[in-house]
Amino acid sequence: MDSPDLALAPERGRLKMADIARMAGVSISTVSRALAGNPLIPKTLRDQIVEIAQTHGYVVNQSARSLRLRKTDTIGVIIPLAHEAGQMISDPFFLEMVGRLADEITRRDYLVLLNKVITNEPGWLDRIIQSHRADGLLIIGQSTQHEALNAVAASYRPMVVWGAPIPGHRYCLVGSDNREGGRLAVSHLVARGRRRIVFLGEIDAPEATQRYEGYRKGVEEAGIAFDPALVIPSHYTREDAQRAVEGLLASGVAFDAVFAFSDVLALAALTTLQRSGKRVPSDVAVVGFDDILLAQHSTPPLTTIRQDLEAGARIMVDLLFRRMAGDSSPSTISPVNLVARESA
Amino acid sequence: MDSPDLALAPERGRLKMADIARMAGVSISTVSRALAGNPLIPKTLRDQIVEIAQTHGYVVNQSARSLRLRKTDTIGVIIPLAHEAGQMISDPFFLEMVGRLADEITRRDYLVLLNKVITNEPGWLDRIIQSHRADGLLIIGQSTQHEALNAVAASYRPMVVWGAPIPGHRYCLVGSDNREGGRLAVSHLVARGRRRIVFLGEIDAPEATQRYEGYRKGVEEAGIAFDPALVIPSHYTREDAQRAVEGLLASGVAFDAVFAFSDVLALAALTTLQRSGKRVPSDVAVVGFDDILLAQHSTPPLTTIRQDLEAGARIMVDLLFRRMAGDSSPSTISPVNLVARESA
DNA sequence: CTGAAAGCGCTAACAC
DNA sequence: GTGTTAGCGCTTTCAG
Repeated sequence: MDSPDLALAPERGRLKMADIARMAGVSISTVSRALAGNPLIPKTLRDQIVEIAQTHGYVVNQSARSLRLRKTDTIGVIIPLAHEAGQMISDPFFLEMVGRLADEITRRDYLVLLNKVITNEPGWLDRIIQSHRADGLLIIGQSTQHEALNAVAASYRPMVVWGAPIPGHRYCLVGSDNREGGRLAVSHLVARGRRRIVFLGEIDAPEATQRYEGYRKGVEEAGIAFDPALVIPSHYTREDAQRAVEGLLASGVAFDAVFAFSDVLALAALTTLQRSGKRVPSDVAVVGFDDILLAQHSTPPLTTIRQDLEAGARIMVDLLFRRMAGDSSPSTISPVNLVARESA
Repeated sequence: MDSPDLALAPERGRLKMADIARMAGVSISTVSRALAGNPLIPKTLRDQIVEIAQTHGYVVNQSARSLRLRKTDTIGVIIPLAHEAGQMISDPFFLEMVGRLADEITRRDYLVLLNKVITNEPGWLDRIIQSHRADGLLIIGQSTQHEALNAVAASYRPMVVWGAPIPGHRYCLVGSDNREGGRLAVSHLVARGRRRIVFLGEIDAPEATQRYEGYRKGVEEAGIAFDPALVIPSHYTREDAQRAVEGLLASGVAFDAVFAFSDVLALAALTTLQRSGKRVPSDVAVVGFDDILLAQHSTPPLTTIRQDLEAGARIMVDLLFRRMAGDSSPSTISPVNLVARESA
């Protein structure tokens, strides 16, 4: 069973370091060091061992390595969903964000562990952290989980959250200036002569709240009386926004513009309005938020508040790696800008 | 150091099973069994132990568990890129596919390990397999890696590839009927009176080749003489397609329709044509492939060959889990259909 | 420079 | 029912 010499690989696929050691006629430690490029091992021997490993298709078992080293070379990307488990599929925003993050992470030779989480179950974050599957965590959107994040932030450092700053947040936060975005949108609409501006969206998550606050501020700055009838709640899906806009139209409330929480909602509003005979922008102007890829392709193209996701993703990953290295890192809010297209 | 009673958790975050065992006054194995829901342990004790673990935020260390169990509860989703590492960001097709797969996988309580791979380096697939980070592999697109996949398929079972069937493929393959898709597109264009139909795209990956073959077949069926000047190579990016179409326009070759390898390329062609004064579809009709979300939002909306990605993803994950369970599983080619919108 | 040995945290025979 | 024990495959002191 233990033929000492150059035994052939056993059944392909379950090689371990000991096998390579035997083939090379050295000890396991030497193989480990050689494969790690440790200069203690003379270059010739090192190359020899690497060569043997390669020709036999041997690769270090990562579970064992992770257990020993307490590190996984993996970053967890977490998408917290409050209820609707189906959102991810349909939500281009998440997808674009994930793509960007994945690129940044793989550029650093880390892997991406994608994790769609239902936040209803308390302890979800602890469970992820304690499972030790990832060396760091990127949370896309606070959702309603500010408290949970804060609770964990004190003792768990390598975590960066995409979202909006809430007073007293103790976790590292990266995001856009949502409030200013909301204000910008309204001010643009006002400059176009609109007075009856709808806010379309949920007001639960911090990002939403702040966009709404910006909306309120913009309305106020314009000297327009705030009308609560113009605040139309809608979940984050296309379908819900459509329902909401249909309800609005049916209600008979007069309006000449819509500022939506996101492009997804804005695009849903756009088509719903058009389908019921309204012209955009002449009857109703529409402004979105995010500037997803779709925004420039709608008819008419969507005027929107642009978040630079590429930069955002880069910053998130940057800060995360700094935290993983033990540094502290500042929360960062990036400016947004209005992209004027034809819908408003 | 070893206070036997209910010692408080040590520094939060590095609890192990032994700690819980001590707190519960039982042995490690009992904790392990209790946490696994093993009915050998009486329900009362089991609940007690689970309770203790929960209040202390203890969760089983997955590296250790994986090492012992030789399973990771993780599926690797691999995006092979031949050269252009930037493709992923911009490519809505990958993103939609990843989203769909992630939903299917998380529904089964597995995690998703995202892996963008540069296929130039030989041995990339072995390296992924041997690292034992995932219990199964989903490869999105064969790219030019048919040989590599075949080489591995004999000894590594839990792998499903999205792509197009190549004679002699020994790996489990899921995909669409690319050839019929190409034929359908051309036949639609011919029915609309087009005779000078461009094929826009690369012809390296099997999917591309087969769409091209369908194109050739459609042209032939229509009794149109094949004109090689109408085959316009383009990489998989928007930018490259734009360049290619500009080149085509500059060349003076006459054409009245474009069938593009993908919607991304078709949309790039659309805007490039419009920008240079051509009207779509009256001057040039355009047909794409995939039916990504963007397709229905362009101006005019894009006529395209629809692949049902949701179904495709479900099938892939289904087959993969069957293979992981030791069953064999058949390759599956799904039908495509033409979605007639306004661009052709 | 190289090897022996300890142990990362867990699960599952195998005793009792 | 429960505990003892032997690894899973690796890295890294610590000796030589």
